[in-house]
Amino acid sequence: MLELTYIREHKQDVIRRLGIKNFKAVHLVDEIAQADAERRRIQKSLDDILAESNQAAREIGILYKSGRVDEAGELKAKTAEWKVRSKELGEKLSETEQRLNDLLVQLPNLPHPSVPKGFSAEHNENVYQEGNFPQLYPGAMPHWDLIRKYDIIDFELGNKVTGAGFPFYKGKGAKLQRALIAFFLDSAVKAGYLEVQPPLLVNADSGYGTGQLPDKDGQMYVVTEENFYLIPTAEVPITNIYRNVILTANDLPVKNVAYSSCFRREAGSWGKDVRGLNRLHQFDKVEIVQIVHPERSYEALEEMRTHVAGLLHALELPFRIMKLCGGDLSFTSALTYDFEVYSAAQERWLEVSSVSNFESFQSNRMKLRFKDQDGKTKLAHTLNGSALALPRVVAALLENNQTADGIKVPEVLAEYTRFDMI
RNA sequence: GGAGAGGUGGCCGAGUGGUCUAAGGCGCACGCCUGGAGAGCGUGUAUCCCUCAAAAGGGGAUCAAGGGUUCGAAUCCCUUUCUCUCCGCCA
Repeated sequence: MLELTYIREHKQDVIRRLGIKNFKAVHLVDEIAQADAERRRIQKSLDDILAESNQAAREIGILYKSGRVDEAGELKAKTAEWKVRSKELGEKLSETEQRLNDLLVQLPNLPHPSVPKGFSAEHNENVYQEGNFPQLYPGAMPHWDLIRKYDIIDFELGNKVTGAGFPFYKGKGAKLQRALIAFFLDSAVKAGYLEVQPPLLVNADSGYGTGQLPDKDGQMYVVTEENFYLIPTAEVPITNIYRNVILTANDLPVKNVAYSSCFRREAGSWGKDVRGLNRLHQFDKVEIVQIVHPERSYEALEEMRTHVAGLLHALELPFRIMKLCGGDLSFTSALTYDFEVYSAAQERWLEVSSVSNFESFQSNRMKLRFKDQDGKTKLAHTLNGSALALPRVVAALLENNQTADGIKVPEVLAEYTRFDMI
């Protein structure tokens, strides 16, 4: 969430910049300002009363010790009123705090000044593109047919055992998955990331920390018995490692990489464009996370962008990088690059990675801070990106590399798969 | 899952209702001392909120978390949670 002091001092700026995200903030910002003022007013009264009663309690103690019981009794009688009053104020305070917080979490992050205006994906800005669209041989087919032909991914089996969107990977299909994961992890470790294996289920606090809750509640699978959430991305457990943590300036930058399965309900988004591997309820992803000094977060964003581009380049896939426009930018992000690979048989661009700078939006909610050189405690900036999500990369690899004699495995992967044709 | 013992500052650890404004130690920072280092000596060493133009100062909150008893709670009571030991189950 946004920092309250920033909203307090830059109301107009907040409203204007959220306008770029097509978010009408006028009313909300006003309500926040009111709740904030009220909260401070109540706290002042409460603190004053508590100061008085603390003073009286100390005096009573001294009176008892010196045997002046009558005087102590008189003073005690006086405290009764303060007690009632402070209880009232305490309740009002937490109520107002709760209201203020409920309002604050409704405000999206401010977009970076370079974010283009726009309402949807068509207004995203293509900032980089490489590779040629492959010329497919006459019998070429989309990946949902290829996986059947070579019997490497089985959706029917997934339907039987679980349901739609939970496929089985078999034989070379399973090995291809393993190879991609290993390649992605190794690349990140080479780039200085610490490899971490996170839990796949998290508690509600973690969901709030990274912003999945409350706004994307319906997108996560819930284990109701324990009130756990299945992670939609490794970003959630990894970033939450640092919830309520104060790092030192020397700890920065923190660079973590994690492979995990990801679980998404994708409620309401099922349709014709999501056949095969294009959209799944369970999929695999390698995620990179950085926690950096606020002054260096855009540098880190570019570094991550270069890293992800390097992976796609190594896989020899044609891809482009889109800078998201205001309307397409997520609730929590200040600046996002989407990576899209070209899937030749579908003749479509498929999003395989999203690299974002959240600035202090996540860290404010999570209380992720660091002690700077000047001795002050400040909010760190957080960033993350997929490096990469597997299913659509697999879809593109299968479609783009198909030949009459089978599917070619890119050279970098063959080291891991130990086969070069499917 | 059952039984028991616990959770105190960056760490160890004292503290069973009133200067706890949390002893003492370790660590860390700075200063003195030293040719230099160490030892020694001294000083400092959390977070959040309010007040203040700012700084200083002042006030409030925090001893796992939440609630309660009391004029007053680290200390007493309740709930939750986590850790450890033993038993059970188990990849």
